[in-house]
Amino acid sequence: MTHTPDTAAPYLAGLNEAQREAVLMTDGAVLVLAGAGTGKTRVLTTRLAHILATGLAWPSQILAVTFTNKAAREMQERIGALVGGVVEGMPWLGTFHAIAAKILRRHAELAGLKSNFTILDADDQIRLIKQLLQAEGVDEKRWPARMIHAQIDRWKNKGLGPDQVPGGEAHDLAGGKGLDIYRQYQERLRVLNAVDFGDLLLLTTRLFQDHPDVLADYHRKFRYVLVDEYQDTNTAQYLWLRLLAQGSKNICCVGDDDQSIYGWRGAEVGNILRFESDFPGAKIIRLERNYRSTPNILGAASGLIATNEDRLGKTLWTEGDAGEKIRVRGLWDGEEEARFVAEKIETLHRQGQSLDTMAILVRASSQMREFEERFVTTAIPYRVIGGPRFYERMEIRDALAYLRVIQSPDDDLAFERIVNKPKRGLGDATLQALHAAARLEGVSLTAAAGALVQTDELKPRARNALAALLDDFARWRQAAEVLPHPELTETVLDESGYTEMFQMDRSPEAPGRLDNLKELVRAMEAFENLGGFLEHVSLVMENEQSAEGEKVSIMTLHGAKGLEFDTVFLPGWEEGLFPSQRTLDESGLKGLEEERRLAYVGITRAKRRAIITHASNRRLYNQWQSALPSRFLEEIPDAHVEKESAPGLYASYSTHDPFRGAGHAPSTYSSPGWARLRENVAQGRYARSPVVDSVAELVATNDPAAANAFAKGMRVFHQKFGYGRIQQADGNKLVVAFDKAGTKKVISSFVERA
DNA sequence: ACCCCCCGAATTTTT
DNA sequence: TTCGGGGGGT
Repeated sequence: MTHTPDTAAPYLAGLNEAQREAVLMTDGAVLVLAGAGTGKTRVLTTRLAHILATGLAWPSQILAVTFTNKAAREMQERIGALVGGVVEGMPWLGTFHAIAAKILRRHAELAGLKSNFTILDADDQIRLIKQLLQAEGVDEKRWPARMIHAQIDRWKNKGLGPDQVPGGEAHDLAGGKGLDIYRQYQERLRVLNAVDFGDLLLLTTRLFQDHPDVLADYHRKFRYVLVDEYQDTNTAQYLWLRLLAQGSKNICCVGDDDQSIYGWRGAEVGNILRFESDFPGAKIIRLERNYRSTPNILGAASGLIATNEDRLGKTLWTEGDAGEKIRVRGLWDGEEEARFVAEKIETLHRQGQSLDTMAILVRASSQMREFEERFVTTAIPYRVIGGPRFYERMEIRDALAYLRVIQSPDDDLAFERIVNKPKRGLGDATLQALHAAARLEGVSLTAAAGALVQTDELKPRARNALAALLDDFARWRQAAEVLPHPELTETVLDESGYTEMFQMDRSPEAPGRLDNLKELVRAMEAFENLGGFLEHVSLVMENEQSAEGEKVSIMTLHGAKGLEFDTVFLPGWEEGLFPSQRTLDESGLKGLEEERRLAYVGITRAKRRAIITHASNRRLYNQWQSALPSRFLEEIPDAHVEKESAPGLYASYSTHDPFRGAGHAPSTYSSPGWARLRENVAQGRYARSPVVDSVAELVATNDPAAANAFAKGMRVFHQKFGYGRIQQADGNKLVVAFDKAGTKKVISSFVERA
């Protein structure tokens, strides 16, 4: 199979010209700018199939990197279908992290690790950092471990080790101790023979740099490099990739700058923009023909994204019937929004549309609950995609911790996690002693425990309990030699008393936890051995969902990337929620543009129908917040939109005042929602959001809600602090001198006029 | 060592 | 509203 590329090959059939070019241009660097729905995955898989079919490379000579596990799986399947049974599988197709882990295990010693190193998840990492913060006496209230963790993660995403962090950057973190914590954290990881996600990239990159011979091996090996979702690569991944691609220089990156939505995680759109300068002579191919959506949907999405300044610019086009316009609907509150969506779904379903073809795409997972509740009461089957993850559940992590200690006795974090779960009388004091002993001897907790039970350091009770636990572990390790790992797990959960703990537990969630443990054992059966399973867990962190029966999908916009649905519901298009206020505060215009790309991703998921909703009021915690329709709605060209909203609900910046006309109001104003609002206003319970405040001047000033605004000198009442007088008012931030409680800074939504 | 209650903070997005 | 952490009581 060494003949020249046959342009009549069956797998090329049906590709358009640009797609074909992207498939056939195998030599050198190629950047494929693939708009939404332009057949990106098809091009990628066909290109791989082509390389294999023409004998340009063996499966093992192709490095194919994806961003998610899902994408990797899908690509594997589609190549299998294209090339047939010839390809057993591509050993180097996977996520950045999975491939880096594989390489790192091969050369662990060169990176100062043992090849059975553990990959810590976020939870372990945060617990470790928390310990360091405590040891350093850092105030955990001011500098929560998660915050330090996030910063370390950001550094790692940029490819920065502790010694490379620019001086000023860490200055104010953790009271000046930020960098020190980072350094200690790395040391601890090394001692624990563990790495975190960032290390997988960082350490392999350093490995390549320090050992050119190793790098040369991989250069020889990888004749072709393919990268999916290139716009989502961060600096660390970019450096890693560039090193590897320098060998063959045959690198093909596929991406879409308009769909870059992971900037908050360190993704650098710049990587896509500077592709040409990194790989001189690079070819750029644009895929602009959209096969997914109707012209109306595409027009709406294109119009919206055109507002962004920072983009390469593409002109997507599609053929066929204009299709339905995008529908925009304003609702009273989140509850009504959920009811509206549920009704629409039922209608469509009655008309014969499968629930599988419908999806609700939300900005934040907290929005999901309202829909779930509604679907439960109306008996609409649904599935939540990317919700709380199976392997992150407490009971699963506990069970895994037992297995980890069996597998690697040095895994201190795992040991610590289960040493007193279930309760064995090994509390804080014992753990302190163990830590002290371990540190003194420079050994692991398990080893320290082994030594300590030989002495009288511990109280008899604790000593016996600890000795019993160590005996258990010794026995389980022996059992692990002969027992298949699912059975081993059952034995361990049983003998440790862990299962029993939940059997005795009368709380409502206990049965579910037991089910999850059973599911864990079942999931393990698909793996060769315990080690393989644990590796899977740490890299994949997700469990296959049984997809039986048709269901509506609920997921975040981020989770929806790469998917498509006939009908897409896009709820919560309100200022503050979408675009997210927090993103705006943190990242300004850059953040806004990323939010807009997220909106673009959302709309372009729809094949035939997109329905956007926004609510005027949302309950957040226990507070009612009013909200304006998202600015994104105004950015969608009118020609592609049909506004179904009731007047007043959509009239965002108009001077129309719903309250003034209440007496002779259109029917909407007599709905229960409006009545409730009037009630709330009358009671002074109506909290106003900062967004509303900022446009307050634009709106009629005789709005009763506006009369509720706060100003210096006003008397107010606060649930906790009682009565007081406003000393200072700055937007929604007030300084109030309370009669009893003294002067406090409060948020206006927590006080009412006295 | 364990339990319970009170308090405060929190809600993006995830390999 | 829910969660987790800390403090105090047993």
